[in-house]
Formats: sequence, structure tokens, C-alpha cells
Amino acid sequence: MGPMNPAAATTPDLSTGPSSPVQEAWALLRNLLFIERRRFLSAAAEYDLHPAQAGALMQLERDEGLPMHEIASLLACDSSNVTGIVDRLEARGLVTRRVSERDRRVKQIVPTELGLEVRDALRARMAQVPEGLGLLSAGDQRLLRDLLARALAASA
Amino acid sequence: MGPMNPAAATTPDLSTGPSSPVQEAWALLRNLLFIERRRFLSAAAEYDLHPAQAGALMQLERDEGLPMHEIASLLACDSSNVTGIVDRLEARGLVTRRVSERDRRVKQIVPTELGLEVRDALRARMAQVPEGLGLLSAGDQRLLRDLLARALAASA
DNA sequence: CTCAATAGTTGAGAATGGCAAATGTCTACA
DNA sequence: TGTAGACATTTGCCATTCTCAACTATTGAG
Repeated sequence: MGPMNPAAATTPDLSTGPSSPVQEAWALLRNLLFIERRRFLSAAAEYDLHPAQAGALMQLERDEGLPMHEIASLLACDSSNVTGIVDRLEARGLVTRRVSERDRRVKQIVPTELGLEVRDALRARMAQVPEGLGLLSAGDQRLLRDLLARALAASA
Repeated sequence: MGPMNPAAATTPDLSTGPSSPVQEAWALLRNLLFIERRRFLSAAAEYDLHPAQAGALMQLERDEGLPMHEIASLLACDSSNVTGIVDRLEARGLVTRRVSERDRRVKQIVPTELGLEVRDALRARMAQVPEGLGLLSAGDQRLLRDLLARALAASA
């Protein structure tokens, strides 16, 4: 994520024709995502991590670790970037490189204990539900979850 | 951070805890954000713009333009970044700097005709509704819009 | 008029991001 | 078996983003 990256615009209301309900819903969602980007940046900054470093760290799971090329794929960036990102995470004692036993070309990136703590703290910050959603009634919250689950199940 | 704090109330239990419907809904939404980021990156790349440049361009409106410090605020970055970003947009003929008449310190960044075309193309790409949402029934689409409208109205 | 605050720019230094080249390792195939 | 091609990672180069601190010009308040 980076860095991420600047994200969607605030709803511009393109003035080009009427918008359908689903388009309006999507415009609202983009607003939410826009706010989310700031949360991500400030969470990363709080732990003195650059957005890309935080993004990489958050992807790691405990046991196996992730090959660098998979991190690159998740972050949508070139593998050569991951080298530097992992270098810095490793220098701070947050991850270690471990050569894969099954394929000596690949290096599994495994979080250290410290790395797991930071990762979990970051995940917790991002898992915090935005204010607006929390204010919906319990029934509406369930409804929203069900709608989204249906929508994303259909696309996956 | 007691139970009275609404932010704390929506904080998920990191470790193995069961998640509430609203937390599940939010987790689904973050998936969407993830996908959305890639769309943004590829849309920007398609127009040979770096993400920050595309982000800035998409914020501009036709008539007044935006002061640079407002662009910085929208992009959540330092004003000094915006200097360079606008430099490159200007070099490519996408925007112009116009000194504000009301305050000669500020420069309004106004899109050129070409800039408007690119901006609209970018906005159109980002306005494209993700597959999953489009597969919902018409009724569900309206329901989703209404839920989100209610949630975001409450937070704004 | 003076002075603090604001808008933008500049410069230095770290980091990201893409591309091309190089190394070491695997795998398919003849 | 051996060899060619594919793959994972690293390195170097260069453009860009980003933060911080300093600087200029301008504004507005007292």
C-alpha cells in the first residue's frame, strides 16, 4: 500500500448523467476508502514505518513466512523494491530472511516476535471500524455485512 | 479507553476473538480497498502519471482551481511535495499555476483542457463499479446505497 | 507599523518504484 | 545426462515521493 499511495478522489459527482444506486453506493464507498488511506498512513507513521514497510509487515503470517515475490505481488510492485523494504525491516529486527528448504532460490520472510507485535498493532488499528459504520443499528450492521459478503462472494 | 469510548467499542479483539457483524463488514470493505488501490495504480500508469500526480489531478475542479496547500491537505502530505508534483503536471501541460487575486501568496492550480480530459478519464476509471457490487440485485444495490448513505451521513 | 502567521519554494537526505542486468537455482525436455 | 529456459533475488541507475528545516513574500491583527 503503500505508499501508498494517494487514493480515490472525493466524490466528484461527474455531472455527466444520472447515477444509478450502485454507482452512488460505490461513490460512498470510495469516500470511506479515502479516509481509510489516512488512517493507514498515520498508523504506519506511529510505528516509524514507511507505508510500504507497514504494508509488507501486515501481510506476514507467523509460521511459514512469505516469499519475497509474493510480497511483491501483494504490494503490486517490482520484486527489486521488496529487497530494500525487507532490508529495512530486517535491520530493525522485525523480520528475518529464511532460505526455503524446498527451493533454495526463494527466501521466506518471517516476522520476529517484535515484528508480530508491531504487525498486530497495525492490524488492530486498521481493523478499527470507522465511526459511521459503528453508528448503524445492529440490524443494519448485519444487513451491511450480508450484502457485502454476497457481493464479494460473487466476484471471487 | 474505557467502554464509554466509541472507538474502543469498535476495536476488534485481535487474538482469535469472534468478530461482530460490523467488524466483518469492515473486513470485507478493506478487501475492496485493497483491490481499489491496484485499479488506481494501473489507471495512473496508463496515463503515465505517478500516483501522487494522478491523485492531485483528480482533485481539481474546473473554474477556481485549488490552492496548493489544499492539495497538500487532500493528499495528506507536506506542501513541499506539492511543488514538485505540480511542477511535473505543469511541464506536461495538464495544469497551470495562477496567482490568486485575493491573496497573492496562494497559487490556484487550474487544469488545462488537456488536464480536464485526463482528469475525467481517471475519474471515470475509478467510478467504475467493482464487479461484485454490480452483481447484486437492483434491490440490494439500493439497500446498500441507503445503508452507506446513512452511515456516512452520521459520521459527517 | 510591527510582528506573528501563512503560502509557496528550495535543498538535503531517506525511501519507494520501475527497468535492466547479473547470479544462483530449479525444471522440463531432448 | 545435460542443457536450455524459467524463476527468485539482488544490484545499480534514475525519477519521484516524502519529510524536515530554512527562506521569501504576503497577509492580517494589534
